[in-house]
Amino acid sequence: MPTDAVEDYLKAIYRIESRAGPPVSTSQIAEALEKTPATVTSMVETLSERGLLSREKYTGVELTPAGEVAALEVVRRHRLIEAFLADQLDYEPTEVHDEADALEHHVSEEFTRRVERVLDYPAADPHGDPIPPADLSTPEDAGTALVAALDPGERGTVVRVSDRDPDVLEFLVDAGITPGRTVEVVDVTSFGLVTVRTSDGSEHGLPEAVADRVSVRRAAESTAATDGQEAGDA
Amino acid sequence: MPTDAVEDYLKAIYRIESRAGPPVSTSQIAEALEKTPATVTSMVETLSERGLLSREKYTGVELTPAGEVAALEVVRRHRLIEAFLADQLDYEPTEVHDEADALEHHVSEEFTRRVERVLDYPAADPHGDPIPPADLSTPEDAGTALVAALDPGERGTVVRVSDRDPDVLEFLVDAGITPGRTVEVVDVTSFGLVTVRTSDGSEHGLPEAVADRVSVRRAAESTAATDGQEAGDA
DNA sequence: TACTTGTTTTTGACCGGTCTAAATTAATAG
DNA sequence: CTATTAATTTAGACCGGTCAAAAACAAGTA
Repeated sequence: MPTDAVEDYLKAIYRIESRAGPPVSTSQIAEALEKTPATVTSMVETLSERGLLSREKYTGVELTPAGEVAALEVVRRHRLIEAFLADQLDYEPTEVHDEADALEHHVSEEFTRRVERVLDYPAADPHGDPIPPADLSTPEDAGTALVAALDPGERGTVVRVSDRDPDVLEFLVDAGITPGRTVEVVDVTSFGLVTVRTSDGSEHGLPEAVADRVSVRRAAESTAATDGQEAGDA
Repeated sequence: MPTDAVEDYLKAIYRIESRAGPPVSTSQIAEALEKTPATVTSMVETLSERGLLSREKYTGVELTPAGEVAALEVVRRHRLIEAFLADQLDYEPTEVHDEADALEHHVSEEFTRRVERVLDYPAADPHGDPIPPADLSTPEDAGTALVAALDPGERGTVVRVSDRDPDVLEFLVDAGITPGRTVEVVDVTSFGLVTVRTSDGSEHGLPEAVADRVSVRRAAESTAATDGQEAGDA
């Protein structure tokens, strides 16, 4: 049985892989998990001995199929718990993440199935991230980072918003940048300021680090800004 | 922050204390937790250094006020989670224990309060054990072990039933020995067989070890066997 | 090519929790 | 009062996860 730490590493590597692709470097993992590089090296070593990662020294790691399955199980539990907390216990979407992080390692398969059932098999968590079904089939459409997906003047639909930093999340929610909403990139400066216009016409300046946490799907050419609910509302 | 292990020890000691009273011996703890006596000695050592236990070597330990508070917090979380699982996720009372054991160490105070709220401040978990309120006030009426409380011919109301061993629990449920029901002790043999009559008139032979897991409140003198729901139904 | 810089790995240490085996203590029977 | 027995504690070890410091490496630059 994987320990909490093992699951945390797997989840982090999965996340990084699905944004930036393999290989995933020691320092990326270290930063995501707030561990020292030395620690990560040693953990990554044991993970690859267990067949969860393939590793090339000084280069980085990549999840093996077995590792990806294990990671997806954690992701599934995490998101299901988030949806559950929001739905059954009236948590705000912004409060849900930390609780889920703690619980995700300790709920049984039975629990997971029951939660899924009372929630009637939700497709996404409160941040718009898709919930893998029990067979872990869908490889999930994570969208693309805002700046990469959209040139200035283009519009897109917000697919998800990172829930890592509660302050960032709250800021984005306040700005109306939430799953399902449409945003237009107005301008991208060389010094890392991204200006976006939301569907109500207001403009917001986002530091690059924040913009990177917003994933979008590019809208078809010159579509008028609609405010559809497409993802989200689990 | 107490670790999972620390909370487990505290909970076990609390349990033993409230049935058999202090001092609680190394071997009692070892048995309850399925650890070796050596392990228990070392843990008990660090717990008493932290002021959670008072300890006298070769004699046993007793919870300090601080230790009791910590133990009660765990007990509260455990029982609330049990009630929640049964109520919101349709778990059977017999299935609830293990899941709660895993979760009790990882739910936040916030979570606990919310659960309590949606359940409308339940008084007892599905086994009839009282749920300490947030201020941890009520010292809980645990009832008395069946054989100690009742001489042959006497009746009492089942207050609670240990949920430690699922098989035992299931047996008791099948026999109709559940919180709120009335039982009469028919006979106690010298070789550890306890015969009880339940409210429907049927008799059941219980090994002493099983009978010890049933706590009762003695009925007033020669009261007719009623089948009241008094505790339980969280 | 050789140096410098930043990243990664190695080394050696530590802590919490656990165990086995050996030593100690308490309780009891003779 | 002593010897036996059962429980407890000590001693020493190990594992998982972590870190700081030092060594090794990769990649770019002079």
